[in-house]
Amino acid sequence: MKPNVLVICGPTASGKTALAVALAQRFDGEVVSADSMQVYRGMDIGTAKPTPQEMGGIVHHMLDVAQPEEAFSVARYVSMAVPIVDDILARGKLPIIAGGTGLYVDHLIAGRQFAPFPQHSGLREALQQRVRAEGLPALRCELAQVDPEAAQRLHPNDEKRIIRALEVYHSTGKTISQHNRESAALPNRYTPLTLALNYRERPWLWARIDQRVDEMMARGLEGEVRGLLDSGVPLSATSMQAIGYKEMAAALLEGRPVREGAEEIKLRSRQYAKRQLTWFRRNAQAHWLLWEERPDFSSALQNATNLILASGLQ
RNA sequence: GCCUCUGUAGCUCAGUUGGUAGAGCAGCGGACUGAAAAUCCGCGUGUCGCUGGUUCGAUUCCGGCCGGAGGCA
Repeated sequence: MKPNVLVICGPTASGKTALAVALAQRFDGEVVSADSMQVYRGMDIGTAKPTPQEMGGIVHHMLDVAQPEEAFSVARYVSMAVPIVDDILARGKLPIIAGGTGLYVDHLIAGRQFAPFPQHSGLREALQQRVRAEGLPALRCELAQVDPEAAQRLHPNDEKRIIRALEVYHSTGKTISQHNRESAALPNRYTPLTLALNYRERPWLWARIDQRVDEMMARGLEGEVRGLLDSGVPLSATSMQAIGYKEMAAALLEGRPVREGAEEIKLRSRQYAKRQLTWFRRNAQAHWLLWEERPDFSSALQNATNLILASGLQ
């Protein structure tokens, strides 16, 4: 089956933005970002959101679609991105889904449905309260009664997923296991050609990450974080869990040197990149483009172009 | 120059009354269905500074050497 969307994924600082733009220029495409933190307005430097120059005249979607104090989620991402991708296809252009949030990419491509989320019901808060009062094992025991499959699958310490599983059961009467099974059986929305970027040696990626964090500092990350804190964005907001923001906010609030914050950002970014690689590696269909220590952009662009032409995507 | 302390994993350190060693962090691997830049799980990766001696056996005890810290001169 011929692909109809291009996916460009890879760990942070692996060069997704530049490749996506170059390919969009060559193949008349539009970029649909798949990044859980670039969705927030006013978070530009620390999320490495593409600048107007970097966009090179290419239309970018799914950037700046939420306020930093808002809750965002995969489900919301998919509900917004699907109509955009469909519209790009309808106009005869190439959708280029580019980003490092593997969960977002996968759910945009797959046709899966999400179990309902009980808005403003206080259910999740109540479950969290019970974890504090009764302990997680008690809730896991309860889950084992109604959804033994999920209780078996989830690690006893996996609080978030145990809570989510109970939340789905209590609000819908259907287990999350059952829901996931039905959802996984749905056909994919799109057929992707997936390009995954990485450096051939891990230390080369680290060097690139370090360099980029230094650039963020030079461009005023401290001021950006200060601005968000001053405007009242709570530390508990999802946006403030972003790497670069939580470390810098902590350094500022604790009166520690920003230099220290920057070093923490580099460390946390390396660890994040590793988790991203774990996610992308399990995609057997991905075509990996590996940079040398000194990336040769034009040759990567040529390789990507050949893959696109060979796939029948264009 | 002398005296004392010190040298163990990438880092900070523990330990072995002599039987080739273990924590935290880092690192590596994995998971992931409405927080995902989140969250969770698994794995110790080592010429115990070097070199002689004692011993069945030395990272451990003794000597010498080398490196580091402090003190006295």
